[in-house]
Amino acid sequence: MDGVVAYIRRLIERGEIRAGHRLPAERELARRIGVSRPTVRAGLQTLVAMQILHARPGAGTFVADGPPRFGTEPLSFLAALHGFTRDEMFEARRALEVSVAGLAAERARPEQLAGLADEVTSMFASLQDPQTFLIHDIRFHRAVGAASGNPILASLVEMVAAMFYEQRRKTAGRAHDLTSTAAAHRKIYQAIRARDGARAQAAMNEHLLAAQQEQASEELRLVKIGAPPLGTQKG
Amino acid sequence: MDGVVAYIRRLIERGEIRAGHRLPAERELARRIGVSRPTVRAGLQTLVAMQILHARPGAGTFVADGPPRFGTEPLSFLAALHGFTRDEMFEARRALEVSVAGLAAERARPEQLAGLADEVTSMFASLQDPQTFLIHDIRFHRAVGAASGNPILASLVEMVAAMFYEQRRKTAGRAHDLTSTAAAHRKIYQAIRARDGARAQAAMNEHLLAAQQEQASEELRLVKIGAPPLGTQKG
DNA sequence: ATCCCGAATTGGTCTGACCAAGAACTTGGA
DNA sequence: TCCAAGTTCTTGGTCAGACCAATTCGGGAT
Repeated sequence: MDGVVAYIRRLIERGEIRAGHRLPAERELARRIGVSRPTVRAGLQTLVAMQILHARPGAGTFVADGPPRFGTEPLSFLAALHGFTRDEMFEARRALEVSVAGLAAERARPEQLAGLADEVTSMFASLQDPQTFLIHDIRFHRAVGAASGNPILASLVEMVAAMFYEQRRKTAGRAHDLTSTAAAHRKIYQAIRARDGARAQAAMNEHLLAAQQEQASEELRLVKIGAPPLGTQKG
Repeated sequence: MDGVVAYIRRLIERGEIRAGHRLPAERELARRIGVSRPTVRAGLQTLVAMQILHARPGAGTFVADGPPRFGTEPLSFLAALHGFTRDEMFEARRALEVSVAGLAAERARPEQLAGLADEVTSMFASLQDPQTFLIHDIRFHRAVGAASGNPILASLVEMVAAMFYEQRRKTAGRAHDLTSTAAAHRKIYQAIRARDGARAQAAMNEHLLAAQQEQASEELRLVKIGAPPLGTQKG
């Protein structure tokens, strides 16, 4: 089965298969590699789990295209397993995204700036809808990651953001003060647009600290009215 | 198949299965969930690919124990796919590990400090053996990640370090100046031991910058003598 | 009590088959 | 001639049953 993964990897490394391309059918791969189809499927499955490949029934199996991104599930599974704390999540985000914001300020291309602006606008437009707001919130952070110009960092941000989103989606109730959150994002955007790395870093740091504190008080309030916090405490 | 993943996830989230535990046999799971064994295997395979589970033939399938860690392959696969640059790798490491070093300085426990010291010692002891040196180099950085006390950051460092190791292992020839590299690590260790977060960050930053520059010149030399650089250039 | 061997359990692989979703080709009508 | 609808083929997803190799564990011999 490892042979299957190695075979696919060779195809990719040799450039015979590039991003977006379709790879041979499972039956064909089985014939070429000299193993059975279940074994081929096992190998492909691990690659699909990593989101290196994605399979479409009836169409074929394709190499992931677009910006590089990992599977988002691994982190959220680890979160379920080890019970990542809310504070740990924010700390990780700060460690990562503050630097990323600085890089984004240096390198963001015009269309990426426009994308950031769009997300900020959408946030202001969905102040009354916490779920929609959350989606644009996450997308803004992913966009900052992409604007950093570093695909590795973009992938890491993507990963952490996805985990965060999954955790948050359950508890994002009628949050208050979405206005100030939106304003914080605009501040980050403006700093990036102004090519001011230091200010972008500071704004990102402040935003994440504020969000952390806000969620802490929100959780406290939920506890007061009897609702148990959802899976963010240490096991 | 997604149902299988969801089922396992519920087991974990409910605490019925904890880290290190063995989960029911595939045939038993198939019976409980109401699908066939191949389907169960497909689900487990995705979890194994994420290194959430690991299977031992004849023994059973177990939930990963020890410190949380992701699959290391995804990143290296992405590296093969998108051709991450050496500079991008170092930039990502700087963004991540500088902050991590600062946290480690604040929180490293005594046994973690001892572990760091051991790795530094091993590095000095293997100045004549680049491959062994590299192993301890990576282990030092992973140890710093663990010492940060944040499992998420530790996992991210683990991931990036693994990718870096895989890339480096192929080209780590008769590197020069391993002495100064070892010294740089000792400097980081000493700063962490002294609980000086700012100094730890600075030392880590300097080390990564120096290593980046050294590898750049090393690659240049390899090109001069006719050896092509190995898979670190943009595709 | 200790050691060794065999039976039972378990993950890994194989064969062969069927189903549903796309894709591609054919065919009919305009 | 051109387009649209329907059929056929390909492809991934699932299922069934079987065998193998590694591991575990219990029973029997020493």
